[in-house]
Amino acid sequence: MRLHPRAHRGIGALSPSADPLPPAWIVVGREDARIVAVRLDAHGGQLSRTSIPSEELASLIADEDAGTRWVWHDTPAWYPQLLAAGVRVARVHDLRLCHAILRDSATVVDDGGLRAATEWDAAAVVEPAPAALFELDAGAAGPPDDIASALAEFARQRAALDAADDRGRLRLLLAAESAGALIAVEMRTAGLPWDPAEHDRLLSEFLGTRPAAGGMPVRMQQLADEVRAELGDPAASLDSQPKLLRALHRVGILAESTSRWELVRYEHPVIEPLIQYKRLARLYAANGWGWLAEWVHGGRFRPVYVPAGVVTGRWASSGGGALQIPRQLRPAVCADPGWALVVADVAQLEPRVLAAMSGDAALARAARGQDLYAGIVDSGAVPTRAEAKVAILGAMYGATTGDSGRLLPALRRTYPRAMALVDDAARVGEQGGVVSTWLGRTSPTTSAGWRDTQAAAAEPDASGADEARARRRAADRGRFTRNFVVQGTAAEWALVWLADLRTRLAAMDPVDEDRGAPASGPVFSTRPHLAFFLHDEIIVHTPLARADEVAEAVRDAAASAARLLFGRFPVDFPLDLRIAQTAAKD
DNA sequence: GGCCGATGCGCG
DNA sequence: AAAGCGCGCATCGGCC
Repeated sequence: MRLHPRAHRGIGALSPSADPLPPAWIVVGREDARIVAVRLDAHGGQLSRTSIPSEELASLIADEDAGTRWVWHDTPAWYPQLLAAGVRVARVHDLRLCHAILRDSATVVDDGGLRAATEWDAAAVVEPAPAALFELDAGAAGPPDDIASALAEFARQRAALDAADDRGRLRLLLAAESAGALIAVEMRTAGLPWDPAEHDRLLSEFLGTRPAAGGMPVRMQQLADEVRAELGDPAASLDSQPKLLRALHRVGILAESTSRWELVRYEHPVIEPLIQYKRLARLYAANGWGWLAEWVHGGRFRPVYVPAGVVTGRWASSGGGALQIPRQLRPAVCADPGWALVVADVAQLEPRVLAAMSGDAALARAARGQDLYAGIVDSGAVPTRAEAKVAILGAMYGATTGDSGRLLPALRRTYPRAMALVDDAARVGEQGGVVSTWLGRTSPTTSAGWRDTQAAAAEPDASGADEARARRRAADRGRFTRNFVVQGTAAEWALVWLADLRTRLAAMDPVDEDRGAPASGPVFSTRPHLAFFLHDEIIVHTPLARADEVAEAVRDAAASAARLLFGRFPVDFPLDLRIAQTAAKD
């Protein structure tokens, strides 16, 4: 694949201060059995129109300037085939994802008909699972893929953007969101390098030897026997919550649920082995040998990432529990021979984002350096690091009681601007309003049920129960909007970090074929590539020879993200970064 | 035999 | 009702 020298400009080209429009847009869509590509000028005027057979799209894109932004209806519907053909796409505008942002954004004052174009509210196209290939409804439909619909929707989106209060921020968000759509497909294609032998070894270590035929692993079986002995019931069911609860009651443990946090409060010899058993049973069921056989093939774990799958803009995943891999299994994430992993996460991303977006200089000062919580202790707001942590989490989540609630007044005195930002967001939510992130992603409006509840409580004949219920639901919504602005802005920071890094990685020199990692596919087998992303953490799989350069790029990208979002506001986003063979924390 | 809500727990 | 946000998945048990 050839890389254009201008590729390194990446999303920086869409930063508010840089040139406002990319050099060219090409909208692609289907027409009959062919693909039509329409080249637009900076004002949306049509410069040319090309009709090609489907199989020629890859070469059309490969031959085009890397600065071109491709506009298409839905990235998962187009991109996997291109990557399989060896073609990387530098920049896109994903109409489906951008539609959702613009549709909901409170900063868009005149939507130009965009909100009425409901066919664009569809879920993403998903490839059918192998087992479902022969079913009639295989795969979700997705938004319209014809060229006329794409052109019309793109025109609406440009008009909506032009009428937005803060075009620079929204434009950055749309660019980053679209880059995320590419990255999600790229990470699935390249896969997360996963060593099945190490996974098997870890399972045997934790669970005990795997029995030949069915049956429970040895260590699990021993714990189960121990628990049943303590319960005095050799046939006790440990996996059915109601049955287990009754068995516990019979030996005098009058817990109301079987969850760990409640069990630990009881003194009884059954508690320890039971909790241990539950831990192992969880690992066995969620990420045991069955998971390994189903999800790891050819040394790669390939989950489906769902960009913006969470209302706040965070990513979700579908299949394989990609975002819930237990830390215990991290050592199984293992670079190919001759390759390394660059593993990086941002320490305390959300409070740092809160400091920046609220312009709270005192909190930003506490955030200088590696440990924000230590900085808070140094400021004298609270005595210990543990208290700083629960206080900050409580502020962002809306705690009202307990240790966390008790510490909030001190936090309000020391960080009034940061606290005012989250308190305001909560108040708006309680009153039924919407809130927006730093770049303009806006929270959902109230549901009909929520409004009915509030209306019922306002009636003259409302009961005390009606009022209590309305207050509770208002408070619930307040905690949601309080957290939305912080979680959502943190997701934007991470997305910009990721997008910027992607561009830097693509600009690096590839290594020779014989040092490649073929399982990563034609585009990524000879160059560093993103392999994993989890809210505030990334893993890059890289040829050993590029590892230091990648680490540098990861840091530079974080600095870029901070600058693109918050300009010169002095807040640190320190990375915990390591170059290693495995993703295990040392 | 499939659907669905509740429960519990993994991740940030 | 884990005080305090956002998810996905496995399992169970009630239901049609």
